[in-house]
Amino acid sequence: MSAARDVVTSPDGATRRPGRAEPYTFDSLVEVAARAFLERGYDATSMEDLSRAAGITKSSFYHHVSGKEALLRGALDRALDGLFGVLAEPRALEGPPVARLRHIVRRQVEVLGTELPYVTLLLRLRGNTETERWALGRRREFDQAVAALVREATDAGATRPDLDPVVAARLLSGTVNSLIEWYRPERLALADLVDAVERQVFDGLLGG
Amino acid sequence: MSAARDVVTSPDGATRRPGRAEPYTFDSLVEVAARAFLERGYDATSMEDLSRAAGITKSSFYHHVSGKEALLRGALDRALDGLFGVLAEPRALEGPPVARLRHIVRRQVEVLGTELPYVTLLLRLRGNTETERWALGRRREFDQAVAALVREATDAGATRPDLDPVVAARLLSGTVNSLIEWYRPERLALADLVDAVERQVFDGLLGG
DNA sequence: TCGCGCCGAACGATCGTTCGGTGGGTAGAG
DNA sequence: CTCTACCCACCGAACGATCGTTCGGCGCGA
Repeated sequence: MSAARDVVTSPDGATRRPGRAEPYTFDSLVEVAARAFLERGYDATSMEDLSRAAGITKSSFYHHVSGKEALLRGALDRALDGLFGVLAEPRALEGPPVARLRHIVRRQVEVLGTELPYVTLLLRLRGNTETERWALGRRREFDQAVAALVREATDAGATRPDLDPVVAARLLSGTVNSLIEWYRPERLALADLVDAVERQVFDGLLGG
Repeated sequence: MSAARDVVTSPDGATRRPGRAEPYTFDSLVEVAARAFLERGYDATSMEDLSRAAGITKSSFYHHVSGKEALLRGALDRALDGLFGVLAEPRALEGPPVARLRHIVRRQVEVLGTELPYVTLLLRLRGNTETERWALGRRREFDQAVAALVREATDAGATRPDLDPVVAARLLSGTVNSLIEWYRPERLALADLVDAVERQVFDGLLGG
């Protein structure tokens, strides 16, 4: 549908224009798959659907991809890389807890917006296969890192005292993650969304 | 697993004790199904899984239920009845907008807690079948009613002026709905959850 | 001539659903 | 009370459809 590179550099270093059409890289097929999974759900999307969306037959599709679960794994990798990349940023590691939390929330919203189909896939997992359980484990790591930061801010007296840090962290993550249910980049600029989420999460509907 | 009534009144009015075991009513099987859908997802749950969870064979299961989609429909009905029941309550219809919104949020959290499997099913729909699209339509009605109330509160000057009512309503619904991803009644009393959600939604992490 | 991208056809497995039959409890007639 | 006809919850087996996946071959560019 998009993102068609004109030229691809082969492993041997030479540039080429293979066959008749643009080459199907693994990543480009993961993109197609994630977009289809986003609409219909992983289980309800057949390999026939995916290959048709990619513009080739089902058997041709298998020439590029080892199987359905590999596509899922590829998409989940991309989502998790984005999220954990945020945790590794300097502003997420230095400064007072609330400032670090602010930065993580803002950047997490940005990742959700830019990697929407991939993160959506991650957040809808049910843990039915080994791959799904692995991704759920990594996602839990991320949530616990945020929860630890909320607790740190609470201990420092930076948040209101009548909030349980654990519940507060769950609600925080839930608010941010719920963006995938309705946010579409063409309807609202990502920068505006980031500001809106920060305001509402930290100061509430009524304002501070 | 539970909810086994001792006696069933037949359509003819007489009370009886059928067969050998407790009777399988449609509603009790919907409960079993919703619980299984909650764990594995609708598509990933087979009729074999459901009948085994109910303690009878697949063909016996079909003696009580017309099909898989009927189970989904039954569960979605229950979720939607609970949600729209909240909108019809007197305190949701009378008083200043913010007070009505407060009441709806509190009661919506309660419905999510008591009807957890059913509401979860509703919130995970992708719209693949006619039944799913119907339920998504009704769910949109509910969300729009809440959004209209947020706009009303904004127009009355009750919320902070720098919030877009549409985005604020989405984030509000997202926060409440995200409860299904982690809330388990045995871990946290529902009354405590209701208070925590109200505080955090209206006054934010930092407090008002 | 070789290889790679692509394709049609078919594989076994599993899906939701249907069908014919069985066994035990109930109701009604004698 | 006894006999009998019936009903209904239940079951095993199989249906067609669709799933993810595999295989052998074809055609074009290098």
